[in-house]
Formats: sequence, C-alpha cells, structure tokens
Amino acid sequence: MSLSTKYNPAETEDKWYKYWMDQGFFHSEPSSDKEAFSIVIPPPNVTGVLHMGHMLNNTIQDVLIRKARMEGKNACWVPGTDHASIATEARVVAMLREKGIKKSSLTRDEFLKYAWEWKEKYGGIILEQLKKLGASCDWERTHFTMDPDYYKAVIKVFVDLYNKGYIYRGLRMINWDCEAKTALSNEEVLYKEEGERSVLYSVRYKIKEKEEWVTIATQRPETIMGDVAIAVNPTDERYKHLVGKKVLVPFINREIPVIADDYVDKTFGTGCLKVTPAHDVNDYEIGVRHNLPVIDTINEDGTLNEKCELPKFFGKDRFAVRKEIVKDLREAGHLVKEEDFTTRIGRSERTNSVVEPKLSLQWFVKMKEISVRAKDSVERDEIKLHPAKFKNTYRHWMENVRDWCISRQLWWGHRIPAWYDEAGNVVVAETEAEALKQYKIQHPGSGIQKLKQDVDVLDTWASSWLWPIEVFKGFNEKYFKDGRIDRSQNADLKYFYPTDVLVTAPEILFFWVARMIIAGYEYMDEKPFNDVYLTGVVRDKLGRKMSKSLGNSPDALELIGKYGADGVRTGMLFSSAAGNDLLFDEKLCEQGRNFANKIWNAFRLVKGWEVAKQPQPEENKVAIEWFESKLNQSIGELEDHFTKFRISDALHTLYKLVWDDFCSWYLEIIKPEFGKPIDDATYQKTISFFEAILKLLHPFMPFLTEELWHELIDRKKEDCLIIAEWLKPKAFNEKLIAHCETGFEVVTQIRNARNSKGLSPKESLSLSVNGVSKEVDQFASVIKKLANLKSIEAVSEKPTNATSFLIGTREFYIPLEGKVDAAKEKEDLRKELDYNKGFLASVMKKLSNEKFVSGAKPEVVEIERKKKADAESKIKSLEERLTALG
RNA sequence: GGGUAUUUAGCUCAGCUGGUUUAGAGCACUACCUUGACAGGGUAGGGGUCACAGGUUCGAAUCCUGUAAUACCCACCA
Repeated sequence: MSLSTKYNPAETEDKWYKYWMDQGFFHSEPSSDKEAFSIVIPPPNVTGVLHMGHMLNNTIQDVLIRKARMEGKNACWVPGTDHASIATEARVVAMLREKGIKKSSLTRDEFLKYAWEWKEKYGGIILEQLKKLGASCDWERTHFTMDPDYYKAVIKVFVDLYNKGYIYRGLRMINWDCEAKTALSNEEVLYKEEGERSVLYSVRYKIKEKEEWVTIATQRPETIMGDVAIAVNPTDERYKHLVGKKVLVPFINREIPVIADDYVDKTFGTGCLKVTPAHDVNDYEIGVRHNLPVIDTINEDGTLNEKCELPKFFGKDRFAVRKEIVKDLREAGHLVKEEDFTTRIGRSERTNSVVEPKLSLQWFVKMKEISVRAKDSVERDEIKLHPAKFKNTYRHWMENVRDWCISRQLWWGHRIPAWYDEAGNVVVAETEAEALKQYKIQHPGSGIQKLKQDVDVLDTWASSWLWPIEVFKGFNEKYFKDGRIDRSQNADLKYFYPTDVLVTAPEILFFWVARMIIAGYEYMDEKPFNDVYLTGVVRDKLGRKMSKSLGNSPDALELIGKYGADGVRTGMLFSSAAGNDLLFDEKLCEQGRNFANKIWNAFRLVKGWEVAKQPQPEENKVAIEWFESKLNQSIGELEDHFTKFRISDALHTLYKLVWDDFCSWYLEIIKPEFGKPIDDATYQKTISFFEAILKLLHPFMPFLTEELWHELIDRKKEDCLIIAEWLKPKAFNEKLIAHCETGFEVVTQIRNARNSKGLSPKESLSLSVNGVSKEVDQFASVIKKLANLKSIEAVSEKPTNATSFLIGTREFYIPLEGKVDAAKEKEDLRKELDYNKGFLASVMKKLSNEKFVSGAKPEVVEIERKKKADAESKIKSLEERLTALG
C-alpha cells in the first residue's frame, strides 16, 4: 500500500464523527450493570461562537468522558446553551440598531420575537463547532436555559425561595440613563480610562449650635438638598467635637447631624463627607448603617423635583442646576474653594449621557443561611477543587457572601413572577391566574381583576445555577414537591446525579460554581458534582486576554482546519496545567500536529513490513520485554495523573512513551534491515503494543487513533476504538527498565563519540569494556545494533589509541587506530575530572559535618557515602586514563 | 483599599511530605547527519548564583518573615 508521508486529518475527522453518531456511541441511558460517569457542560452563550477558552475547556471534558467510556462506564456528557440575557440582549439591540430600529420603539413582545429569531438563527452554531473538535456529547440530551421546561423550573424555584423566605425586595442603587429613561446593567456603563475633568467644590455648612462652620468637598453641589448628614472619620481629631452636633444645609436650612463613619477617608478633601443616600452608592450604605432618611431630589429624566425645596430649580436639569447653585453658593459665601479634579464618570453605552445612580426596588436572595452547606462541603473536601488553591478563594467569598441581586433590567430572560396592583402590593406566583387567586385571598373584597407583572427578568445565573439538576428534568412537577426534589422516581437523576466532574473557568467560581453547589444542597439535598477542575484563562502569547476588540483570538475552526482537531486538542493540552493560564501560541498546535504525524509515520513503518516465519533475533526479545515493562510503568503514571486531574502531565507521559520509548528506541531496535522481513513473533507483539498506544491516546486524539485502529489490522467496522477496553496498569520489571537505561546510555555515549570524532554511523566500530558488566551483557545485541558495533569484548588491559567514556564506574573504550586526538581527549577527561572533584567536595562537605552524620536519617547518610565512593573511584579511573595518555 | 495567587533556562512550565549525583521537560537555539517511517525527521550540544533580603535546619528552589514586581477576584474615592 502507498500511504502519504503526512497524516491528513480532513479525510478522517468527519467520517468518524458521523460514524460514532450513527452508532449511538455518545448516547447513554441509565443502566443497572454499569457505573455512571456524567459531566454537564458549562453552557456557552447561545449566540456565541467557539473561542479558545471553549476549546480548552471542552477538550478536557472530552478527554475525561472518553476515558470513562473506555473504562466501561456509562459515560454521559450533557451539552447545551445558556440564554445569557445581557450578552444576547445587547447583540439583538445592536442588530436592531443597524436596521434602524430602536429598542424603545418596540413592545416587549415585539422585541422578544426578534430575539427568538436571532436565537434560532445563531443558536446552534457553537454546538456544531464543538462537534468539529470531536466533543462526544450526548446530543439527544441538549438543553437550553430558556426551553419551556427549563423556563418553568426557574420560575418555580423563584416562587419556592420566596415562599421559604429567602427572597425579598430591597433598595439598591442601579445605573440610570436619564436620556433613555432606562436602567442600565453594569456592563452598559463605560468609563474613560484616563478619567474625566471635573471640579471639586469645597462648601461650608454652618453648625446650628454655634458660630462655626464645617467644610465638605463635593463634585455634585446640585445634590446638597438631598443631604441627610455630614460624616467624618471617628478617629479624626479635627472633628471629634462636632460629632452629634447639627448642621444646616445651605439655602434650605434643614438640620442634619454630624456622624462618625469608618468609610470616610481623613486624607481626602477636607475629611468631611456630605451624605446623600439617594444619589451615591456609598452614601446609601452609610445611610443604612446610621438609619438616615433618603431624599431623592432627581426625577427619571435628570431634572430636579420638589423634594429639593427650592422652587426655582423644579424641573431643571441637574447640570444646569449645578451651574446655578455654584453661583448661589459663591454669592452666599458658602463656597470656600474650587479646584480642578480628574475623576471617573460613568457614561451610558447607549446615549453617552452621564449615568445617574438611582435607588430602586430590586429582588434579592438572602445568601447567609442557604449557603452554609455549600461552604462546608468544599471546606471538608466533599467537593474537591483542582487545583486546591482555589479553596482559599472560595472560602473567603463564602464567608463574606453578600445577598444576591437577581433582578435585571432587561427583557431577554426569565420574567420575574411577581404581580402588582396599582398600589404596589405584590404577590408572587407561577402564573397570572394563580397570582390573582392569591391576591384575592390576601385582599378580600378589593374587586381587582387585573394585576401587572414585574417588568424585569432574572439574572442569568439564577437559571444556570439549576443546570446540573434541570438537564435531568429535576424540577418537573412529578419530582419537585414541597421545595425538595424526590429523585426516587426520576431515573436519570437517580443514576447520573451527582455528576462526576465540572470543568470550568475560575472566574466564574462564585457566579456559577458556588451557586450550583448551593442549589444542589437546597433542592437535591446533595452536592452537584464531586470534583471541580478549574482551567486557566487562555491568553495570547503576550499574556493578554483573548478578546474581540484586540483581535488576538484565532479562529477556532481555522485552526482545526490547519492542524487537525487532534493536533489542536493536544497542542492546547501540552501547556495547560490545571488553574494555570494558557499562553496560546500557534506553535503549540504545530507541535500537536507533528505528534499526530509522528504516530502516523510509525504506523506507516510497521504497516510496510513484510512478515515471515523466522527465528526471533535476540535483541527483539529484549526489546519486547523492556517495552512491555515501560508501557505498564507509563500506564501507572498515567493513571496517577488522571486521579489528580493532571491532564497535561498525562499527555506528556504519553508523548514521551510514544516518541522516545516506542519510536526512538523500540522501533529502532526491532526494525529489520531494508528489504528484509520481520519475524512473525515480533510483528504480532508490535501490533499489540501499537494497539495499546492507540487506546491510551484515544481520549486525547480521537480521530487519528480511531483511523489507525481500523487500519492496523482487519476488524469489523463497528468494533471501534472509542468503545474499546481501557488498559489497567500491570506489574512491571523496574530493574529491567533501569538496566536497559544503562544500555541506552552506552549507545548514547558511542553516538556522542561518533559525533565528536566525525565518524559516520555507517562505519562499524568495536567496543571494549574493562571487566564484566551484567547490563552490557544483557543488552549486548541491542547495543550492537543501535550503535553499529562489530563486537563488544571484556578486557582487563586498558586499550591504547582509544577514546573512552565512563558509565557508573565502568570504563568503555572504542579503539580508534590513528584517529585519536590525544590533546582533545585529555581536555575532555580533565573537564570530567574537574566536575567529579567538585562533586566529591560537595559530598565531603556534608560527610565531614558531624551534625549531618549524627542528625540526618541513616539512609540519607548511606546514600552520601555511596556517592563519595563512586566519585572517588571515578576520579581514580579518570586520573589513570589521563596518565596513560601521557 | 481587601483578598488570592505567581516569580525556576531566551519562551512556556514541572519540581508533590526539605536530602535521590552540582535543578528537569517541551519549544526555541547551535553543530553535524539525512535516498529505506517521519526535514513536520535523526544524533548530540550549549544554556539557570531557582525575584531580592533575612531567618529556621546538619541540610532550603522547597518551610517561615519581610521587600519588590506581576496576574486575577471583590469593593471602589466624596
């Protein structure tokens, strides 16, 4: 057969993916005879496209799921997508804007119709891209967080938490766009990096009780009519005497107290802060701490209202008022100082107007009580984080957990199931009819027939935190009763929950992972997963985060086209220890592709041999015995890496096994002379080694390995590698491996000698050893073949006219009549001598230290003594050889 | 500002409970080789006072303290 010298991924990838799908290898149903192994995918944004982060993340999941499948487990990887309210809504809004349609000109229903159209059009793209990567997801179980059932589940949970008393309404500062008259999410507020120029005004307020003034600094003098206190730092000696006194607000002369609060920075401005809870987030929090009233002086459109008490400002824009009031303050002698100042001002992404902090009623989840078990389970390692360093981060967050604001001022998402009457009385219920029913019970005789539903939607995480439960339909009314899920009737949940591993990015440890754990304990009475593998962030090679605006994110599908899915997968895993950022460089993919090609060519070599019934050469027997041991040693290492989720290390182990041990040593030993056949016994063994390697590599490189699995020997097509049996580590001969390594070292030294003497590998040499060496004896045939030797003989006399090397304490000589450069030889020997003398000195330093000899463990001292003896004997031998050279 | 990490070869990183030759790998680099699997290859080689300063110890890349840089998360300056 004639095979290309290069592996061509394009020919195999689609073919095998389709075949695996057709055979239903990815699908799994609960079964009684198999152990379950399940993973739920971190659902990517429904309208997203595959980026490098997804590639890394999903490759790791696929490696884990494929290995489990081969281990005979019932492997279930549930895929799906997230509605991602903010991101998706922003994209739909942008799309409409391009068409010249403003969101504000649409009704909610009209907007949602566009959004759903958008979702239908782009929603499946990312999942199709995952298939190109080789992801072996159970596609029959694909979910979307706004599927009808999922939607219902989210609503049910809201109602349930409300009824349990975990959900409440509270005031919160939101970002308000006065021009668009709409709330903005944090993501829609932009800050100029260099800040904006502004003026810091120092304004004095009169103390009521005496003829003394207190001066505060503010950027927003137009808000002073909303002041409810003056705050100073409790440790500030300058103002201690004023705490508890009353101060008069300029112009309106309202009395406000002077209070002490740690928040105040003594060194900023005058050290006095005016407290305006309605118009500043921090002031609001101070207000809460000190039980201060809230005076909201600004309307939705940014004009001042009657609460500011000064009729000349009613209905005037806040910036116009600022100008006027500065003038008034100056004239009245209140303005002490004006200075230029650079500050961060938030502007609306939509209108570029200055964002106004505005208090509004939002929905919150009380976190303290509901998160206790989630905190403890990670603390006690019931859920293990990999790498474990994230435990600290997790603990810190859970101990300082804040209540979770779950309402968002958007339309795309799960609409909050709260219903209001005209007076603002609220009922929470799954449906309007149910809400009305409850309302009538709570307000008998009101006669009201129509309630208005809350306009906001829920935070995206308030739906995705149910993901590991709801992908198995846990919140269906059949199982979800009285605030708990009874899984005894739900076969999927009973079998697949808790899932085995969650693979995700550390930046969403709190947003998502922690909350899934909370939901798991609250609704399933059990953790949602056993292990959490936190990947790193994929960055470019300069260490910058990959982003669209920087344009430094390579096109994932292009990469797959260029290097093959297997090449990209292994390339990414080569340098991605858990929790470490991955500095992505296309070179990694190149390395992955080269690896695939190396395996392909090893296959070409083996496949090209003619096989004959003939005696098995001695070196082949040795090679087989050695590789068998090496293989089993590697399987053991591999297993160890997997149990510790060191996926990158696992790949390195295989890379070495294949490239160095199998290709560079094993195949080179058994390779028959050109044109000659290989003996049957060796060939059969080689095929079985190759099969073992393909199995071990399959989770990492599914396409190439499946292809070769079928090419290597004739087998039925349905007899696929993807479902072949995984290898268990077996005992191996450690001594043999060590001895063989010594043999390889002899080969290396001979090659080295050839290199430095300029001898062709084709020129046959002789080797002399002083004394008998078991290792050399055992591997004589191997050494002869690999180093191209005529003979190996034991001698007692040191040969002259020879170059020499030392392995352990044994001397080797290669007689080279007339080719020895004595000066060069001496120089080399001297270098080695220096090294060994230095080494001996370092050992002696330890051994001559009495405290070491008496203090260290006996084994350690023994090792040092052995080192000393070895070094001494080496030095002796080197010196002798130097003398011999004259 | 609070928290959590990181700092080892030109680059990316291993080095797990302190001792296992005077610190390893991959990539990059250098020299040589190459018509019989693979130049996307082979053989060999050079390259590091383990960020800095102290301390603990018979012994520190490894443990402790401090300093300096960097990254991420949280909170954000009137």
